[in-house]
Amino acid sequence: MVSIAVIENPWTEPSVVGQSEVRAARRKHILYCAKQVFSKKGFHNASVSDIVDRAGIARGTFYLYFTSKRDIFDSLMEDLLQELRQRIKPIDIGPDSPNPLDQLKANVRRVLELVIQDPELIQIMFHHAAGLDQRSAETVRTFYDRVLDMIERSLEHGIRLGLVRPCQTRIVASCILGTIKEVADWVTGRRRTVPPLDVLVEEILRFGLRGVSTQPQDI
Amino acid sequence: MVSIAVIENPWTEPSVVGQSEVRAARRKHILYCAKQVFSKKGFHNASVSDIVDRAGIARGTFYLYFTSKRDIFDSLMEDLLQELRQRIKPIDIGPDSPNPLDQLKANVRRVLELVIQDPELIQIMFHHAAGLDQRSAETVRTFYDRVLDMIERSLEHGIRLGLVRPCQTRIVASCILGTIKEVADWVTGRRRTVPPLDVLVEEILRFGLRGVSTQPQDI
Amino acid sequence: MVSIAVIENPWTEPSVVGQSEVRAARRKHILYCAKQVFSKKGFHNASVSDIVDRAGIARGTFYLYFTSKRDIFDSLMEDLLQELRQRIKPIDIGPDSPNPLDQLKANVRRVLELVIQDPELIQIMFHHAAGLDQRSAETVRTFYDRVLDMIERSLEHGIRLGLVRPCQTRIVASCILGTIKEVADWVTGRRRTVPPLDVLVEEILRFGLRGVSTQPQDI
Amino acid sequence: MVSIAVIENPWTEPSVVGQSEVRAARRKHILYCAKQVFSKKGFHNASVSDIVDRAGIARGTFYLYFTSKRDIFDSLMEDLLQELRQRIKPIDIGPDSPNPLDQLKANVRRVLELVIQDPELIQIMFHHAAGLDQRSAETVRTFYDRVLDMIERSLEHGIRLGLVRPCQTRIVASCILGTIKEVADWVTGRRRTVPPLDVLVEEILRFGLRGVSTQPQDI
DNA sequence: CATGAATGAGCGTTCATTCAT
DNA sequence: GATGAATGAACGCTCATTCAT
Repeated sequence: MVSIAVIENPWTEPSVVGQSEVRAARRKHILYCAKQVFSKKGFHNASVSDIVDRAGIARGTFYLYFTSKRDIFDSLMEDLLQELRQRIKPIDIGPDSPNPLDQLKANVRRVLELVIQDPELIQIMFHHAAGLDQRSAETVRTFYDRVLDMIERSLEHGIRLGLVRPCQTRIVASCILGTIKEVADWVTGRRRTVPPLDVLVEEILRFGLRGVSTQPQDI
Repeated sequence: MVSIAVIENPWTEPSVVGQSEVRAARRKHILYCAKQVFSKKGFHNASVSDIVDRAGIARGTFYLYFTSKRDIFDSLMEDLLQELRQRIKPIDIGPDSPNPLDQLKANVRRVLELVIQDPELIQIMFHHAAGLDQRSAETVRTFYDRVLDMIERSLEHGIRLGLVRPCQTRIVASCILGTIKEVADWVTGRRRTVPPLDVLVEEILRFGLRGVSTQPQDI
Repeated sequence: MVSIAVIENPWTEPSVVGQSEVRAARRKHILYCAKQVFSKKGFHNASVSDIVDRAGIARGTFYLYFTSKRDIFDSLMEDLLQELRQRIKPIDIGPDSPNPLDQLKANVRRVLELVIQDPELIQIMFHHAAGLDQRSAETVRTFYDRVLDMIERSLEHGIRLGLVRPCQTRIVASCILGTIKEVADWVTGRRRTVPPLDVLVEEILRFGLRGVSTQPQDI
Repeated sequence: MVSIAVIENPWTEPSVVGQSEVRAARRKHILYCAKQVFSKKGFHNASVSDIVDRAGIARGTFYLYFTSKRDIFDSLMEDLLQELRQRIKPIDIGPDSPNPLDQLKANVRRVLELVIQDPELIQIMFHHAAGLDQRSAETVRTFYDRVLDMIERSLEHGIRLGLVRPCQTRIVASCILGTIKEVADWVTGRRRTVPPLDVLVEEILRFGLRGVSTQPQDI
């Protein structure tokens, strides 16, 4: 945003701000605009014109920052996946670690925070990235597969500890992932006012934990 | 007019019927091929050429059966939604009705049967229809909203009967819908061998029912 | 129209009417329908479907009577030109011939009678045939050139007799042809009620004759 | 935003103006080429490829200057009608005005000058515009109707002054319009050498004036 | 670096014509 | 002869990308 301020005020500290910072700022600005365009129209119905018009740049300038329309889409997705990966931390089960349930809750909360904060990106991932082409679908699928792996390993660990009822862990992992995805989609896609974050997290966790716990009545 | 009179003569009807049967069969064949093409490439990356090449017909022939590329896509989606609507029956709670749980199970089973039977169509709905354009997205969303309404009403009823724990019914309904969608996507999207239908139904139901039940340990 | 009756009543005198008569009648019927279609839409905007739909025949049947869409258009035009040629008789100036002015008047009258009787064909010739392609344009042009030749020869004859003022005969011949064409176009193209045939003939002749006569005040 | 500010800066205006001049020139060039193509082939037989090939530009470039094939045709026609309207000035009959006959002559001369100068455009109007579709036909007809109105009013005025013989003014106006149109068509359509402009104007006027004058022998 | 006019491959669609029944 | 489903060449138009300025 500093960069955007710079762009809007060319006379502000021109010597202080380096070239590459201006460049990075402009790149961010284009990404920001592209996100809105892709979110609204999808990849195919969005044109490079839509993006450059919204960004207030020339068509050629676009290609100084991104090699193709596909490139900017991939950048957007990669940023999102990166952010999601950071927010989903493996449950640490060492003796000195925080309560695993609290860690789980924090994961769900961090994910939903991003969902609420950047709904356009979530919409793009849910509705456009999977259907773009086989490579994009593969990228998304790989991400989900890693999440599924994490969930599955947690389930297996819980089963070993007697905290989770025995089950087909891959299927149940899918169920758990599905609850979060669907709520995320519901939150970002409808125009109605959504419940507070706390409530969302609470309901999702209660539903999922009871679904897998050996002691569901305690939750 | 001589010819028309002959055509209107009843003794030509068998051949006319034969014609329309051929027509219907060819239409189905084109739909079948289009389903595979759309499933693999998505709407935008699939060309009419792809469809007619696969169907072994001329480009012009396509337009004898469908008014546009969009038309055949919509036909495919409408057929799927129609089929899904038929397979999802509202839970009947009259005194002489079958066990509600059995009805619920039958619904889930019928849906998953279709998922297994026609994975391409499911892929199209999940990955391509939602992102096609606003009209298509609206159609899909409306369908899900109706399903969500059904689930929510069932939850509310269960709460009144003391069978379902009090909860934010819309959120929990989303969770339930999400479990089924995610499992459906998982089943259709991976190349690995999927568990038998019974196991899928069993696991989904157990997870979801425990998630909402006041007596989860009994499930 | 006989043909239409025959077509609509196949049981009427089937043995009396020969095959070729039925064929000729059907051909005429198709020509009749095509005339209306071409007149309204022009050659390019009219489709073979438009013609066969209006004629109540199958698409393939059309090609049993005409080799192409272009063929039926040419037939229509040839019929019109034939008819026009018959109605435009060279002025006979033999000693026993009728008054040349009466012959001239009869020519104009016969042409305008056709114009009023078959306005669609006139519209096609004026607005569509000339612009169809170079061959069609050439056909029309050749027809007009012959008419111009006739007028020019009449003018030259009149000059020799001292009845027509000396002039550039080709240009004046164009002027005379132009008066008739424009009135014909005006008559067929507007939806207002047109003056009676007699008045049209009278005004055209008076205008043209005064334009060329050495004794214009007598006309 | 820097760039936009620069663009809005006055010192860049010269180059911007230069751009638009290049643009206008190229637009004119495409119009010029399209005129030749349409004149030779007509609207339907002319393809956008024909135009861009002749203009030496890429297919896409065409659409930077015109929204459609129809658009460029309409532009051509509108330019012609505009030019014709400017060349046909209403006869001014005020006390200090030039001789009405001279004004009339000047009108005919200006029109024929355009005819000789831009024969392709005239051919397009005569042979292609009228038959293109109902909208185009209406545009042309409206133009002619206005011309007919002008002629008719002049005739009525002449009758009141005793200079023009009483007549059916609409019919006679058509005759007059017809003389000019036919001569124009004859001049542009034949490959023979045409008479000098003066002769054309002279003959048309003499023919028409004698046709309507109360004193034809004086002309 | 920024610009935006120019490019041209590629697509959806139409419709005159054919031919098996 | 009559039918009409099938054909496929041809066309108008779009838009991601390039490159001279």
